[in-house]
Amino acid sequence: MNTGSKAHEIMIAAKKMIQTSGYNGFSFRDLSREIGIKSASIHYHFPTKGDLAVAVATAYREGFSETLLDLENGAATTQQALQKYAALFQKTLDTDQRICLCGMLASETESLPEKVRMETIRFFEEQEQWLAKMLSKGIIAGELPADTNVTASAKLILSTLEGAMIIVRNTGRRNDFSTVSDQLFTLISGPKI
Amino acid sequence: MNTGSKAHEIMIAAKKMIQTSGYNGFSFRDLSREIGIKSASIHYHFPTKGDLAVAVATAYREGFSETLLDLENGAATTQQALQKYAALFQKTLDTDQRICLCGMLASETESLPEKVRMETIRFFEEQEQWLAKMLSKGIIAGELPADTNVTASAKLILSTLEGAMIIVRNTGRRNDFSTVSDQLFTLISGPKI
DNA sequence: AACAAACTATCTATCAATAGATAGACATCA
DNA sequence: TGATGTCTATCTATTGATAGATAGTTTGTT
Repeated sequence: MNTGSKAHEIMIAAKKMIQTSGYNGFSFRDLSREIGIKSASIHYHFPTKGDLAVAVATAYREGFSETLLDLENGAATTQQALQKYAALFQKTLDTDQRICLCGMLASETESLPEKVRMETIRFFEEQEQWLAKMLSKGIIAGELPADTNVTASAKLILSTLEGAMIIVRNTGRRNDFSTVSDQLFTLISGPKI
Repeated sequence: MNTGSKAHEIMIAAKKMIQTSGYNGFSFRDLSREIGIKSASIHYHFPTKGDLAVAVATAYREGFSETLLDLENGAATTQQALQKYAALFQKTLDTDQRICLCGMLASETESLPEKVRMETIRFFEEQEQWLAKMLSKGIIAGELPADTNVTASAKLILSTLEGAMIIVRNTGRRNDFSTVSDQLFTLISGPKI
């Protein structure tokens, strides 16, 4: 898909709206006003709201995976990788008070078309897998305790970051995101020798 | 307020709907069908949707505080208290696939009337305070490391549990909630001596 | 005790606004 | 010409909310 195309422009705007107001909180008419075309034209590119959400969630998930590859390549240690990972979410928060797209959609899971939910599930799985990989590397490198429960810790990190975004956005306490993530990574890295 | 009253009945039904579908995901007409009165009658008791949400969130927050008092009195150790605390959220998940009311509302913070948001903020503050109190007790009792950052850990616990609920509900992986909370409490309690 | 007034709680009917979605017309471009 | 992408017009359905009618209950007065 050509990133200069109108469909792409629609998806960018939709991503922002979903991250800000959620699936039930945005409409095609909101989008049409933002972009400057009529809502019927949005239907041309994305026949239903669910189609749009699937496309946005898929693009988000795939884009995130690519970002994680880059991140992984640029991090010398697991701690660095985790810090950079958390920084992705922090950056989202600092951008128009957004939260993770899939976290936002997940909170509305009862309202989601099944295909959208499939995408969010997949997103979470991919995050956990990546985090587990980073943690395993950290164990092998001696950065983390040898008895670290990698699977549980990966799930813990993801839950924490998603939850922290929601709370921080609600309360406006901007420092709390890093307070929480730093504390978590300190605990995970184990006792200082 | 008489718990047998219609207003109370409305609030019980509204609580469930918000916990399941969120603020934007339920309507007065959904409620009216559930309860068996017309939506105009709900307006009689709660003039606006925001009024209803404020009342539900306030009742939830106050009820939660009372529950925490009982919980605290029945726990011999901080670990027990934390486990019981997590069990509250687990129980919510196990009930109609609900999540924490204030967590759900918080995810829709952009759509909330300000008074509702004030309630969720207050809820989170109260949770953090209670958790910090438990953690402090645990340090004094020698259950937790003396250098535990109480404030950060309290925020961490809350973020984790809220995030885990959202992810678990989305993915349907029922065991993950306790996987995450157990791992967190293990980390917080520090190294086995 | 009887009655009227006030209160409570429900209803019908309705409104304005919005939302997802559709069909066909139209203009541009390859 | 056919494909693409936008538009107008419209539809059904829903939503939060309002005004006034109605019925039952409670309170106050005689």
